Amino acid sequence: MTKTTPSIIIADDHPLLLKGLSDFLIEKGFNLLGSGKDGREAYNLITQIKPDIAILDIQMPFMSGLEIAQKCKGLDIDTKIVLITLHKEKELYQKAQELNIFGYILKEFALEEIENCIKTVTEGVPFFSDKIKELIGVVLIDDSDLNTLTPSEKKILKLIAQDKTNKEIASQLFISYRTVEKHRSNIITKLNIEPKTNSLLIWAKEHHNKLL
Amino acid sequence: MTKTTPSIIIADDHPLLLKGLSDFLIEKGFNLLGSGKDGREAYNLITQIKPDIAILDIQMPFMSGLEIAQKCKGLDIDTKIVLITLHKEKELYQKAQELNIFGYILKEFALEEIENCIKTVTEGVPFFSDKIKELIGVVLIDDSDLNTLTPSEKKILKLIAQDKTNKEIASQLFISYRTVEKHRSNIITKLNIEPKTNSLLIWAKEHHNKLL
DNA sequence: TGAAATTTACGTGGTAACACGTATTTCATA
DNA sequence: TATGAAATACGTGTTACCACGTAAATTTCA
Repeated sequence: MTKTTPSIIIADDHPLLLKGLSDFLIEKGFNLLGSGKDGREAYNLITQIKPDIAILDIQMPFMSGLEIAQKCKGLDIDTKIVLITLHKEKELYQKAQELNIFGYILKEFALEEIENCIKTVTEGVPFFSDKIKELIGVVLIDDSDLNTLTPSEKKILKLIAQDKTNKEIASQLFISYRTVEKHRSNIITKLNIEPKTNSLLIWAKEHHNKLL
Repeated sequence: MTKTTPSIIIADDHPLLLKGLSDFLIEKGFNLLGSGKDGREAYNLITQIKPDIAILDIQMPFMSGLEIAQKCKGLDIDTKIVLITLHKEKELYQKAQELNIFGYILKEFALEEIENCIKTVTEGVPFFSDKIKELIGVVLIDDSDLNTLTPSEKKILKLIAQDKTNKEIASQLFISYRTVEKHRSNIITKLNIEPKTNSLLIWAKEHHNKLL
């Protein structure tokens, strides 16, 4: 069932990277059928060629790797999608799981891992870089504090991250601004934030991505 | 004086990119003498081989492309340094000018321009991507407010973005915290920031990249 | 239903940030 | 050397944020 040389297409908007990846795959004897320089080209290649594997950059003009994965999910295409990215974002990892994406590799480690990834994915087994898993692990521990927060506290923390003042939050949630202050105080205690005036705002800004 | 095939070394911490660039230069018949995967390797290559041109990524482990340029400026090496980067930052452009850097290319356009750049630089003429110049122009308009700030005001703005309080800034700069408050107030006026309590901190955080 | 957690709210007091004004010193430069 | 810009510093008052405590209403769930 599994071919020894799976058909592959690739796409990346950085020509240098595209060339590097392309050359590498050809040297390694993979069956590279095409390459695109943006999301639209990538999508067309996938629908026309229907390759076994599509290796896509996440950030591309016209269509992101994630959007392509989303569109393909609706169609009856069983191309396995592998994403390459510069960014080590936890959110992307989670989204990737939902969109039946088969792999997720950091560009920094691509050369070492891409070959391994393709082999694994060809056998139908998802591949996620260990380096990414490490990062996820680290982040998860970091989130333990966050999960001690109650729903209301989280809601308020989000609003703080959106530059709202206590009074604005209060009127938005139809509660007293004193209540908001109390929540704030509790949040600070739970998160072990240093007791400086704007430390909570700073914290919220820095961890803004985890609050979505 | 100018060789027809200038000696070149390259360095980038992304193996895929390094491969792409390396393959490209070899295919085009350039005299590629070596490549490194971080700042330290790049620096050693430059001091040992003393190539005509060094093409360096800006962000690398151990030493950035800019730091390498800085070090080389002190030595009697006339290697011409060309930086490649993902980021379109105006400040880098300005710094590049100071450090007698000969070229500055965006990775997105590298393939189209790298050849042209090498030829130009070989003749001793600096090369900066037109695309970058366009961006600089755009950014400049955006920075007009920022440039109305005095040096001291900029310095303080940077420290604000680093979560410093007025008192911390004061003791760090050996001035009264009242002076810092005054600067703060002036900055807010100049930048037309809305008069809310933490608006300056928020502004500084959001424009943090332009303050480097 | 009853205990525990959560949400709601206030009192009191302290610090930081900001507005607006005034005033001195420093420094480049015309 | 004179003029203006910049940096320095203070006075005074307001608002926002934070700590710490108390306490009632509400929700959750065993």
